[in-house]
Amino acid sequence: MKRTTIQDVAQAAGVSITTVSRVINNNYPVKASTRKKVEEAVDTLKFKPNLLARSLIQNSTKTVGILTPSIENLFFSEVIKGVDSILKEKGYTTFLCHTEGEATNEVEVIHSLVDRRVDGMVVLDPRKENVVSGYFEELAKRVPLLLVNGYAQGTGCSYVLNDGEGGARMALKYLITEGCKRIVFLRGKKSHSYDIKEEVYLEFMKAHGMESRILRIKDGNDIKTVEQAKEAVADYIRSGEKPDALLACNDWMAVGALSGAKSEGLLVPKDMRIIGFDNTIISMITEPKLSTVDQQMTKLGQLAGNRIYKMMTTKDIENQKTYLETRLMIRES
Amino acid sequence: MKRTTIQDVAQAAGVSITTVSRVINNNYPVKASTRKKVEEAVDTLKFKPNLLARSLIQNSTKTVGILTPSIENLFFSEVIKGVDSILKEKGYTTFLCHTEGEATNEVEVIHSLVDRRVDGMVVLDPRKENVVSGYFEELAKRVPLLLVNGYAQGTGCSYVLNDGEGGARMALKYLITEGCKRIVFLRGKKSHSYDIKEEVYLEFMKAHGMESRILRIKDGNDIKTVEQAKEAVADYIRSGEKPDALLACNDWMAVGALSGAKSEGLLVPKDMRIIGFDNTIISMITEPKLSTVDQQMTKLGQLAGNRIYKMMTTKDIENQKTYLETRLMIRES
DNA sequence: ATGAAAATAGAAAACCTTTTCTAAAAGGAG
DNA sequence: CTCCTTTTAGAAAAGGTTTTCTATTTTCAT
Repeated sequence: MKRTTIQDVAQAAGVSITTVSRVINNNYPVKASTRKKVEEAVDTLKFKPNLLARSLIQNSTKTVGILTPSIENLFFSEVIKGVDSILKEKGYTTFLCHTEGEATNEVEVIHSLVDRRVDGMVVLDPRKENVVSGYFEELAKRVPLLLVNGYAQGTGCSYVLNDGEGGARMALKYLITEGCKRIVFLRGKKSHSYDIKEEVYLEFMKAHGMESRILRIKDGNDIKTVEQAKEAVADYIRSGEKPDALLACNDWMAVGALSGAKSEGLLVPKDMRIIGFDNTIISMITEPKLSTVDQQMTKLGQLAGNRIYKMMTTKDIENQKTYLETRLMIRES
Repeated sequence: MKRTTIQDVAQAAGVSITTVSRVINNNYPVKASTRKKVEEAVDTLKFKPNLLARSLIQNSTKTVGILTPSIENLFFSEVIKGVDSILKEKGYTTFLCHTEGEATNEVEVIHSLVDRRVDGMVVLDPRKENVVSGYFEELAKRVPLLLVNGYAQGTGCSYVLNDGEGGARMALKYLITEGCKRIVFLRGKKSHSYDIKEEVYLEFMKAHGMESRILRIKDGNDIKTVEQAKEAVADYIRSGEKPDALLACNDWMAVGALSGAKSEGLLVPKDMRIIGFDNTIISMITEPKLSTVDQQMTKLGQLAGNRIYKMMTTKDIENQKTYLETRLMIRES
């Protein structure tokens, strides 16, 4: 059971394969009568050109690889949809690959994509190891590569980034104007975005003459995060502390914090205010609904899509760094 | 800036390209000394074979396409991770594509994958239109294709399915033994799985001489679902009804139902019990935690991965249908 | 040392397209 | 009707591998 090739079509239409190719790609004048013959043959034989062969000779696959540490994270899925919508519009097919957050998986997947000759790659939340080792910087010389968030900032690569710094500052400023005095910061272990926010937090608290207190939990983006955040916050309150506000590095943590505060008898937002980060759906299904910093994931994705497109089409690999502003969403917490 | 080819390696090592190919693929005896020369050349030139060329001649890309209606649905992401882990283990690369739940996108994406000569495809929750039109059945004759859940049952294709029927029956039986008398069924508009569960529900209620009541909301897998479910349930209670139990078709709906019951002053589980479907993380972050029917998504995915692998390797396209049992998870609702 | 068998290497075909270059046909002006 | 220009079509090369088939070298028994 062999597939039908351009050869078969040429034979059926009684023309050369060159002519068939021209009809298919519509890139060269062909007499109307012959064009018709060819089109009929294509139809009856249901011919679909082999994109492998085409890509081989054109040296372009019209595909883009998108890497994400996790597909079950609502933050990433929004970004991905943004990238995807732009690239689809431009005639590219995207392939989504997930790395489970492992640096080794990341390079493995990238190799696989490079071997398959994708025209470009977008890496969400690149792993620190691969940034500091210079891996990305080296890679970016050979293939259009765009980093999004994460440790992107450290490299010589092009990247698109949320302004987490501004977001954190906004949230803290808001809490102050609401009269909060004892603001706790809740973060995961290792992520560039956490580091940045912590920096802002420390600086801010110092500037306002307030004592800073950081709670640190293991990384993750699921129920474990929620549980650990709950535990950490409950422990903290149980130890006799009386926080009146908490800034969490993402919405999952904020959910856990909410739960922990409740379990210790604190009312949110009356006794304690909570602000999360990301503005994922999660922040809308709790009670009270969570206030959070909107990171405009869709827009971030679209930005990334347009940027990688430009990099692929105009062989302009010039590093370009773009920031996307964040917005504070005040809900009920 | 040309890429290095097998030709370059052959030249550098002073051997033929045939020999280089043999060293790379390790599929033919090569003298130890020549092998070493070649390996050195490969290393210094950082040669990576062009998989397009290889695939073209071997007529196999070692890739599998996975289609999903949505990447932001925790149900699907679990299944996908299951498929992925199995196929990666077998040496395949998977490409994830999402269709936004549109039947037209589904065929478009499939065409793109077929043109790129994937070795197989796994379609999660196939669209009804493409099932009834016979599209999948036709497609399955030309390429290994496995359907998962959704309207799979209607086709002559191979599929893997959750036993939603059994799950619904289990949940209802449990509610009865708990003494519930007025059980409401909450579903979305169009999904085969909803239809099946409804059937079980109606039959079950009739068999127990109880009155059945179905609440129907718009489809979706996000905050909208939650809001609409909340609205629907609140309206229902406000209309004077006094349900003492509710079975929801997924966890999102259950979350909404919980919220709706609360807003009308009903206590869960004291006044009203709620059971959801899927056992996604969502069911664990509400208060009280949601009881739900575990659909074993990871296992379902692994099953699918193994199945498509077998279809690809042993050209056995024989239709095979597999069901995966569900389990009732009793938590706090 | 000889011959046959086994081990190793290479030349060329094949995979399916696109593209370049050349050739043939058609059209138009004198 | 001839010659030149324009339009249309085809032959062959190219893209980077794998694989088949043939040729050479090595090994070993005699």
